[in-house]
Amino acid sequence: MTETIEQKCISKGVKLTDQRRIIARVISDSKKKYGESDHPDVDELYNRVSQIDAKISIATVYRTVKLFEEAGILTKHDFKSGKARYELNDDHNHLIDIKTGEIIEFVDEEIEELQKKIADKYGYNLVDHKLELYGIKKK
Amino acid sequence: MTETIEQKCISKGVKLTDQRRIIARVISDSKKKYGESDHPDVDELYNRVSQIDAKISIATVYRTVKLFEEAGILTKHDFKSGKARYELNDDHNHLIDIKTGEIIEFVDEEIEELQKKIADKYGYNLVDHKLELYGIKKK
DNA sequence: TTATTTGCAAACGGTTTGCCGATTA
DNA sequence: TAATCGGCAAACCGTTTGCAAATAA
Repeated sequence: MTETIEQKCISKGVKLTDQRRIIARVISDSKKKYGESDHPDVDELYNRVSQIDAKISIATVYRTVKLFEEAGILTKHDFKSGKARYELNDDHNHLIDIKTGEIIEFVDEEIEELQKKIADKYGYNLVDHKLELYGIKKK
Repeated sequence: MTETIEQKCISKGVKLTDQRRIIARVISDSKKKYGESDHPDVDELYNRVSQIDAKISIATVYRTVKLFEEAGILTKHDFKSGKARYELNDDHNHLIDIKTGEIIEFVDEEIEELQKKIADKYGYNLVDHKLELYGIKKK
């Protein structure tokens, strides 16, 4: 397994508190408990965190995910739904079922390559990218 | 030139009012007046609309862009900036300069094809997609 | 000890909505 | 005329923030 969130915090100089450790654990456990394509929003994280320590406030959850995002630990997604959703920083794309909201993650080398090539063509170095496909399940 | 917004409204059964006509015109004129990569947010649209008719309220602008979006006339973008931005519905992608915020539009047949292929591979028909590249200008 | 963090509640900013008079088809 | 729309201001909702007490290093 790769570095834990706690290890990443230490190596990035992010101070650890009980609250942050709990939030980190909830995020790390998310995929195990809720399936591969779990992308909780802050409310949902707050619910899960509350079950471990009911005294943690939602403001702390907001502050923590922002902190983790800035430290490059989490990735924030907006999709088409109003609220921001978070997941561990990892380089993949999303295929979203517009009927059910189900999210499928995928990586495709060919697309990664093409993206770099396109940025290059316009005189840019690619530093980030976002690809979302919206689809309807075939019968 | 292709259909105007007004023509699209008529063919989609969207009732036309003075306010909507003005908003439509402002959007149509956007690229001409403000450059190829103009993606105004609602505030900015409201400013431009106000110069033509100061009595149009921002609520109407909100209602109208939403209406146009639902009619498939406009596309809403979120990028990384809090507020929603709009542009005429057209099938292209965005390359965003993370230093300056400049937006470059591009289309790439190869990427379009790949996207369809990927959706297909997971058993989906592609109905929409979003590709954003974030880059830094090369020296 | 000193800087940072947390919880609380209030503020914020973009967006939506209820009401009711005005306008469209 | 019937149905829809627009202006206003208030409500909404996700997110941020000021403050004072609590805590990490």
